[in-house]
Amino acid sequence: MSAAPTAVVGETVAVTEEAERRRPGRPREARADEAIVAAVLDLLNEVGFSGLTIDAVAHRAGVGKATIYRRWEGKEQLVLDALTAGRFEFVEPDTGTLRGDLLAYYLPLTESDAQQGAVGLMPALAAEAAINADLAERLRAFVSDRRGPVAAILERARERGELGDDVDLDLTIDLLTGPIMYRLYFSGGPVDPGMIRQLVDHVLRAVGARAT
Amino acid sequence: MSAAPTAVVGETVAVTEEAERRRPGRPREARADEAIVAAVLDLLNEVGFSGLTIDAVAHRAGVGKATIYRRWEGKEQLVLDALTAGRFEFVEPDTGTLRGDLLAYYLPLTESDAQQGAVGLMPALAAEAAINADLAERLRAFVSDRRGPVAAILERARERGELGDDVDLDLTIDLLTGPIMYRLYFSGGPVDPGMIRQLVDHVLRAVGARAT
Amino acid sequence: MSAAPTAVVGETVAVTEEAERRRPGRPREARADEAIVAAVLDLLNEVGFSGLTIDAVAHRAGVGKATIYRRWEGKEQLVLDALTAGRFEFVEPDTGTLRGDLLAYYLPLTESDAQQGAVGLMPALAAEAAINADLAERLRAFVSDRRGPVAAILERARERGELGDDVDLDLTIDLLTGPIMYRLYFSGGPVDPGMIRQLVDHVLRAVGARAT
Amino acid sequence: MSAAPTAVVGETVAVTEEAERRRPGRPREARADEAIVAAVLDLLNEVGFSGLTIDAVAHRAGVGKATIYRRWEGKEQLVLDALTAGRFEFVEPDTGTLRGDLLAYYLPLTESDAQQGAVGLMPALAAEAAINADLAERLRAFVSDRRGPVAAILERARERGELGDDVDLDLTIDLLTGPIMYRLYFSGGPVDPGMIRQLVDHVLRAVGARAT
DNA sequence: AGGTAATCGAGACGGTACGTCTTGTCTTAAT
DNA sequence: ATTAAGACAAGACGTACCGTCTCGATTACCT
Repeated sequence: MSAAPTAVVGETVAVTEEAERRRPGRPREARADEAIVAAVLDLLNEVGFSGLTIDAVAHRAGVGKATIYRRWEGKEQLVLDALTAGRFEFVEPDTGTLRGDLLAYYLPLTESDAQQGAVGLMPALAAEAAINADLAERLRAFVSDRRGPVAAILERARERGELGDDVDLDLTIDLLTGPIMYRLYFSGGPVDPGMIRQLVDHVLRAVGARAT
Repeated sequence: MSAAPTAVVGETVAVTEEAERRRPGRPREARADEAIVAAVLDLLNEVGFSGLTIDAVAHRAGVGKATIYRRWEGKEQLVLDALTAGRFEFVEPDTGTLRGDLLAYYLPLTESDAQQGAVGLMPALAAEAAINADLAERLRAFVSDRRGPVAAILERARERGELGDDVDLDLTIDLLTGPIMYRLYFSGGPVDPGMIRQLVDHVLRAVGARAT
Repeated sequence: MSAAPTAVVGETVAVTEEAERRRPGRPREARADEAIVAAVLDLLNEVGFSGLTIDAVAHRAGVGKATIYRRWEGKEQLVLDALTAGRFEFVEPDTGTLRGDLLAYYLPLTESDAQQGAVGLMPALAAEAAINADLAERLRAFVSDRRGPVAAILERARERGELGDDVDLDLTIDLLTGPIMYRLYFSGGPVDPGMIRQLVDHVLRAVGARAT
Repeated sequence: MSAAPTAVVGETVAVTEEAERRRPGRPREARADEAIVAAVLDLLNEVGFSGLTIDAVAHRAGVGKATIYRRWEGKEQLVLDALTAGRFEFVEPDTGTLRGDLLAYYLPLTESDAQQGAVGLMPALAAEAAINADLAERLRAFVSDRRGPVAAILERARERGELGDDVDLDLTIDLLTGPIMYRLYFSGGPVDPGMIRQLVDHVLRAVGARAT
């Protein structure tokens, strides 16, 4: 997924091979994007998603409101792009065993810091995605992005022979990620190291993983 | 969880044994509750959660805004109660086998009608719950309510000997429900009969279920 | 002309004889009118007509913007009403002679204070009146209001026999007022005691006034 | 008054005799002036003065906004110049008598076409002039321009002996023009042939004109 | 029967964010 | 240096909702 701002109406993606003919007029200020995204991330920490206003973002970024609306369609798109742009790099653990990798990947989620921001954010984005097809697609892409590391872990395991060729990797990811999100966002159930370990062990048994 | 309106501040739940001493003054109009809840459900279908306004509900229900605020604390509580009040009864299937029961319970979720309303609603409620402790608790209760039938299914299976005593029922429910919600709300992955069947089979293997 | 706020849509003037049935709902706050009008007059002095914003009026009056828009249609109507409501009482001089009365009435206009506010205001209102029939009528009424004292002066003169019955009073007023406004607003010509005296003498001669 | 665009700051009017040293760089497009002025006159008819925006003028004229701002200081100056540039030539009637000349000059004003544009325009300019000294001067010049024909009429009358040497020509013009403008812009009183005739006769008597 | 008191529908209230608009300046590449 | 195009910061616009408050009228219980 690209970190580039949402293309707005008429911004034809005519970036065809050849020339990519410069559009006439003053080009968009590249630094404005950065300033806006930085302001969004700042404000998300300070007032949360629902307390974030476009006026505040504009002021904090030293930017006119129109500059924001020229680049994004609304708060949700903006936040999603800010998150995408500012994403911390995911570690792709490599401990040598499938179980070790999965634990290394999921255990950090039990720290409250990690849960903090996401809990308020993801549901808000999902809610908006329900009535905004474009955002829905962007949200899917964002989520899909985060599936990458787990997919890599599983593929390495398959190469090592820990997983059979018949195992549905997508479903396996959902078996791991689904219960965690469900607890975080909806049921409020605990997401602690014990739960993660139990979860991983269940899933390993479900997919018939065999230690090498 | 009670379908009764949220008790508002100071409205002590002093409905203690004795007499339930009638409060002085004109009693609350019972029909207003129904009219309001009906209006909410109507409007949710028409404009969705985020498009729903208290003004519109009041007007549609032929009721003053104050009457709504006297009974509920805000949009989310109101919607949650409306959903609770208007909930269709869940069937608790009893096919004789754990696998049969689970499929009978989850397969209906693959019909688009069932997914329709929830997709926009649950994330919106979860988003609000993130900044409203009271609503969070109500949401948990609402969600927990829906876990009931599955819990009953699992307990019957345990009594039949299909499930060992050591199986964590809560985690089992999350293993089933989590991936479905995750796909519906976040990843946009398919939730169809094939996926449900695969999911149930995986979970049965994970918890070491044995057919009787 | 009434100092009452402009009637807005649907505010049927059904103040028929009988009962003047109270409209349902919370009545409009009478003090808000006063506070808003006072704020407008304050701000007109401080920033002038074109510098006046509805936000500033609302803030100064301690009132929401909607409260202003509920009562007036826009800046011009509001200012016109504020002027009307806050009008200082015109003296109706009575010196015993037509010439004395006219000088007593018009000479104060040469003081710069008197010219201050009007110069920016009247043309702005006239400009808006050109594209707003409702405002045009209100402006005419406002202007007509100010013709009153001169009309009274002329009528007294006629009773005394200083003016013939055939004199067109309206045109006479215009002969006096027109040149003054023309200089103030358009030509920038001087409006000083000498000019006023010359003007009055010319007009007296034009209408064939004879001292008694 | 010149129809040339307002000289902008620093753009010294050094177009002295001698050489008019060509300035470096691309010369200003002469046709732009015409296109802009034409666009302004078009738009004034379509949306009126207050509805006219610089963006619209630029787009209609096929010109960049900067090109307008390089030549004029703002909306009012631009409009004033557009009017000046497009002014129809005033006839300077010469009927042989003062009364005949004045009627010939003023009677055309009673046609609604003549009143159309000016009614919305002049007050708007006057309003702006109240807070813009430069525009005020330009407005005075514009108005003064229109006084020219009347001044010429009066001077010819004086040469013929119809007017005494002691008559204040400026005040006489104001006595004629003032009441007309006052009615057009503020009081909304009638400006028809009867009114004009009455006005002229009154003024002639006021200044003691004698037929030759 | 009269008094007391909380309710009712209606809608105005102060606040605040929205997304649009206009202004006058600035920045491109091209002329 | 000027051009057309259009992005820029600033900030007012008028609308929409929020949750509260204020009306007169209503509806019950309690003297």
